[in-house]
Amino acid sequence: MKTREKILTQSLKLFNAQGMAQVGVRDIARHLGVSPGNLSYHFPKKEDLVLELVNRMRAVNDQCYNTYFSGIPSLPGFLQTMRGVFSNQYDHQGLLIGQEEMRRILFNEYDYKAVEERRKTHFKTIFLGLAAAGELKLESEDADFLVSYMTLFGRFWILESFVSTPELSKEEAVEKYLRLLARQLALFATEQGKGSLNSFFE
Amino acid sequence: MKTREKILTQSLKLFNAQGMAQVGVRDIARHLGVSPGNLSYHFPKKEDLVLELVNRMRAVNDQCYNTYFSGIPSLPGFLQTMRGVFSNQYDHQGLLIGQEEMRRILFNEYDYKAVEERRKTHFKTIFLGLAAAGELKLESEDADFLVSYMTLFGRFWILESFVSTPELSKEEAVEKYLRLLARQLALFATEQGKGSLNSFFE
DNA sequence: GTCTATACAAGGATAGAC
DNA sequence: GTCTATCCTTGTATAGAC
Repeated sequence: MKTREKILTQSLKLFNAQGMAQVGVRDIARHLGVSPGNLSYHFPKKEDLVLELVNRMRAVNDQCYNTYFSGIPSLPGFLQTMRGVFSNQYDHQGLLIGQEEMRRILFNEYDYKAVEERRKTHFKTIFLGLAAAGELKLESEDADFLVSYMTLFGRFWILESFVSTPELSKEEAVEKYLRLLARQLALFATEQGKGSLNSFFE
Repeated sequence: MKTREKILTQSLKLFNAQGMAQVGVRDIARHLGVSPGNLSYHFPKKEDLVLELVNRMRAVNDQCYNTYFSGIPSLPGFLQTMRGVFSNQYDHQGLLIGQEEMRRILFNEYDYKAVEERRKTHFKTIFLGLAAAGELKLESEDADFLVSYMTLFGRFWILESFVSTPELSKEEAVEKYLRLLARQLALFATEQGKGSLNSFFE
C-alpha cells in the first residue's frame, strides 16, 4: 500500500479511537514508522488529511443515496439506504465527533450553504417520492417537517449515541437509531407504509 | 467585579464569537489587560474555566425545569420552559459547539452516565405528566420514543441551527426550533393538547 | 518523487518574584 | 493576587539526502 493510503487508514483509526483533536501528526507518523515531515509531504496541513477523509466518507454516502434513487421508492428501501449511511458514518465517527474542527474546515473549502440546500432538497425528493408511492401520507407542510427532522437526526444520531449510550456496539447503535427513524416515519405512514416498516425489521 | 468574574464573562464572550478551540488563554488575558499567568492563578487549566461556565449554564437550565415542575403540567408551560432552556443554550453556544472538548472535560469530571440517566427520567416524568394532564395521548412506548427525540433534539438543535441556518438571530433560531418541537409534540397531542399548542404561538 | 532531520511559531501550563 | 520567565507539546515549513 502506498504511504499516502497508509496515512489515511491509520489516521482514521486513530481519530476514531481518540478524537481528531487528541491525535497529533507526530502520533500518526510514529504509528506508521515514518517521519512527521513525511506527513507534511503528503498532506501539507492536518486539514488536508481530514478533508480527504471527509470526502471519502461523503462519496460512500452519495453512493448509498444513488442506489436508492436507482430503484423504486419504498420505506424499506429508504431504511436500507440509511442503514448503509449510518454504518458509514459510524466508521468515520472520529470526524463526526470532532464537529467543530470539521465544520471549520468544510466552511473554508466548499460553498457550504449550497451543500446544505442540496441535502435538504435531497431528502424532500425522497419523502415526496415515498408519498407518491403510497408509503407516506403527507399533508400541508409535513414534508418540510420531516426534512427538518431528517437533517438533524441524520447528522447527530451518532453524537447522541456516543454521549448517551457509549457502550453499544456498532451494529447495536445503528439498529437502535434506525428503529427510531422508522418510528418517526411511521407517524406519517399509510397502512401500506406501516406494513412496509413492519416487514423491514423482521 | 472580581477578576475571576471578569475572566468568566470575557471568556464566554470570546468562546461564543470564535469557538473554544480558537480562543487561547493569551487572548483572554489580553482582552482583560491582565497577564496570562494571572488566568492560571484563577483557573489552573483552561478546562477549569470551561467547566465553571458549563456548570453555570446547567444551573440556569435546572432553574427552568424547576419552575416547570412547580406548576401544573401543560404543553404551553413545557414549551415556555424549553424556550428558556434554548435561550440559555444559545447564550452558551461556544461551549455547545465545542462539543468534543466539552464532552472530554465532562467525562472526566462527573459520573456522566448518571447525569444522562437523570436527564432521561426527567423528560419521561414530564411527558407522563402531560399525558396524565390530558395534553398528550401516549400509547405503549410512545413516552420512551419522545424521550429519545427530546434528548437528541434538545442537545443538538443549536448545532443544527448554526450549520444549517447560521444567518438567523437568536430569537429567530429559538422560535424556529421551538416550533419544530411543538410540531413533534402535536403528533402525540390530544384535542385539548392541540388547542394548548395553538394558543401558545398566538 | 519520496523521505528525514530540523527549525520555528503558538498554545497550555508551571515556578517563583513581587 | 498579580506578574515575568520558562518549559513542553503541537502544527507547520523547509533544506537537503536518496
